[in-house]
Amino acid sequence: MRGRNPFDGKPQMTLRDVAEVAGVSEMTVSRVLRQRGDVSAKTRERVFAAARQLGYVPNKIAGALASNRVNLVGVVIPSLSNMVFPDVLGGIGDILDETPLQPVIGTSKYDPVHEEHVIYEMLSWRPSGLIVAGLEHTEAARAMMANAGIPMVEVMDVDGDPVAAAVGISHEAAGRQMAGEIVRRGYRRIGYLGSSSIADHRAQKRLKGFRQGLAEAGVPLSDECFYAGSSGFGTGRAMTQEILAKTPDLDFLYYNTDMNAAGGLLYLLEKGVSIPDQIGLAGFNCFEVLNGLPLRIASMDSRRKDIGRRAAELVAANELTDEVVRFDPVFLEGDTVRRG
Amino acid sequence: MRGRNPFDGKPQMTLRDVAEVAGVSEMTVSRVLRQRGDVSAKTRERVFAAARQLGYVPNKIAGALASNRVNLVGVVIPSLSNMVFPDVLGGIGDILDETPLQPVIGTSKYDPVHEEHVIYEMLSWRPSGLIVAGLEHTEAARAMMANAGIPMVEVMDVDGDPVAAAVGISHEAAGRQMAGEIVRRGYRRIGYLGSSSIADHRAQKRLKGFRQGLAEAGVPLSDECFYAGSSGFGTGRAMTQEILAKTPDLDFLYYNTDMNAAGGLLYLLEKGVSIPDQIGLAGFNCFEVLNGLPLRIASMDSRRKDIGRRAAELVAANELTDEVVRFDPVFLEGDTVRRG
DNA sequence: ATGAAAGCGCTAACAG
DNA sequence: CTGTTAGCGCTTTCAT
Repeated sequence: MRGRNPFDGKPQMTLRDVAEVAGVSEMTVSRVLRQRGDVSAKTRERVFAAARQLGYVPNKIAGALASNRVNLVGVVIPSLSNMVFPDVLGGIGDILDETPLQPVIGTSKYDPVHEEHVIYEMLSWRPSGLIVAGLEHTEAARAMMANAGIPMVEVMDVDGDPVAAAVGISHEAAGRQMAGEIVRRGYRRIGYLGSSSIADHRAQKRLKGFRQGLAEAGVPLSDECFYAGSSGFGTGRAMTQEILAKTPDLDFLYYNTDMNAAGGLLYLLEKGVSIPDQIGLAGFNCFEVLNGLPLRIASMDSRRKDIGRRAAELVAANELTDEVVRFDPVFLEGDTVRRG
Repeated sequence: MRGRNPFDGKPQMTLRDVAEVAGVSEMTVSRVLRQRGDVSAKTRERVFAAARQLGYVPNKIAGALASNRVNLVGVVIPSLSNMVFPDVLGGIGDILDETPLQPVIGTSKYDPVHEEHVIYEMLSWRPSGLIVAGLEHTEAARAMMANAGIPMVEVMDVDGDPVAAAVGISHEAAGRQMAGEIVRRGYRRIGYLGSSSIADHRAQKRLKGFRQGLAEAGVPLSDECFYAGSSGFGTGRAMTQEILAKTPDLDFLYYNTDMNAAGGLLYLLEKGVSIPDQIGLAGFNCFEVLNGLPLRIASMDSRRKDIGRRAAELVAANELTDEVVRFDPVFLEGDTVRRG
């Protein structure tokens, strides 16, 4: 006899078993369990009773193969430890909860080749849709995405060339806008603190836009400081100390993310620096957990939840679209910049 | 003709298509693509070329049905926005990355009934194993878990009655140990600040153990403060203000999590309270992101990564075990308690 | 080293 | 309202 489960334990229960106990055909059991087609109340009851009694759990693999329908939506993000991604997932979940669709999460670890494998694995389960963070993928990944024949949405970024649909913000525009807000408030000796990883495409685009914005205003970017590793209070603190040691006369620090900005804020407050007069600060993302710092950090809402929701809606609509939905990031003044 | 995908677009590509292009049997293609059995180098090359040329992606649904093997491991956690769970997932991923197994994440939203549905959904895909956070589940969920016939591991908690295997810490012991550390350092007017949710079983168990530990030392718990909603700096700040308004002479505050403790710490520092002399603080979890606060919060490492790794190892071993692995939480003194 | 036949558990389609 | 038949795309088994 063939092995039925990894341990060759009891063979798995089938519709047939339920059908026998209930005294009906497999087809009738199938109809009852899926609430499809008309079944008399009496038979329905008997079937339910039999299924419950046996502890029957349907085999979705067989069902999916027969019906060619899989109620899964693949979601590929770089990581779960950076809070931005769970926020997007939250938005996706909000929408999919109203449908029979279920998200299945995969992580790329910021590695395009690994991402390609994850996408391949997901597609091999024939999901009903795929949502992938970012616009930068390997050629092979793009080819798979283009040919999958399912709704395909790239999220969080619209600066680039989507394979099909995209939902996100323009990070270049976000950087440019932030430059404008800072210059308008009279800051002129401006430093940028961010990730050295070229794999962090969105942060790189913000920096690019930020530089453009400053250039347009005729203000140079006075200094930069980069870190390898992960963002956090410690990282923000260390970078802040470093950049001010190098260039003590900076009057503004623009961080790639609120987490680092928070570390910088705490450091500067300890040093007795007057914020926002002596030095102004801004971050990115508008992390809610940080409400409760001594000062609210000036930041820009990256619309993560909205993006997740809209992407899920596109997938749930179940149409092959190449629509590009662009959200506008929202500047939050907070307490760490001079009043505008 | 039957619909082949949700849009009745191009029919899905099959092994047969690759076989035709390569001029061999389906069986040979299958063997090449799975690297199973002996195939001549020449045919292998031709098959690979054909598969690449066609952009063939195997159908895991059909493969799983035929082979009765599914390389997925279900992981059910309450939420992704609380950082403790991504940490466990990280540990799981570390181990599964060395195997053909892939984690599939589901969230219960702290709702046992929802959790039951998620477990049911997962089991219906016939995964190779299941990892579920916590020991508290509905009767139906426990029954499903007991009968699934696959490696089953409950994680993060060992205070209770596991369905099968369990990997975690004793939160009661953690609470008791913390009580000991606090009393030993001379604090006597102690307050607890935590979640009002009875669904947060692990925090409740820590509180229970904390009370026991204090009682054993003959010290009463002087006051408590509970919040609904999510933890964060704002929540910690508000609770701290509230409990000290009620009971101003407290000399120690024990928080359910570091996130809240951090909010409390910042609030007290602003008020000019002398820490750890006038008031001591402790949290739980040892969140790394918080390194970089003005003071390191006394805390207890909940061994999240170790737990994830060990749980994944049990699943990867592919044996039906009911082993209970108990990790010891580790007290971290930090800067917010008097030196021991 | 390769192929042919059978069937995994379920559902679509049709028959009654 | 219920049952029968065929077959989803792949892998197992057995044959050559």
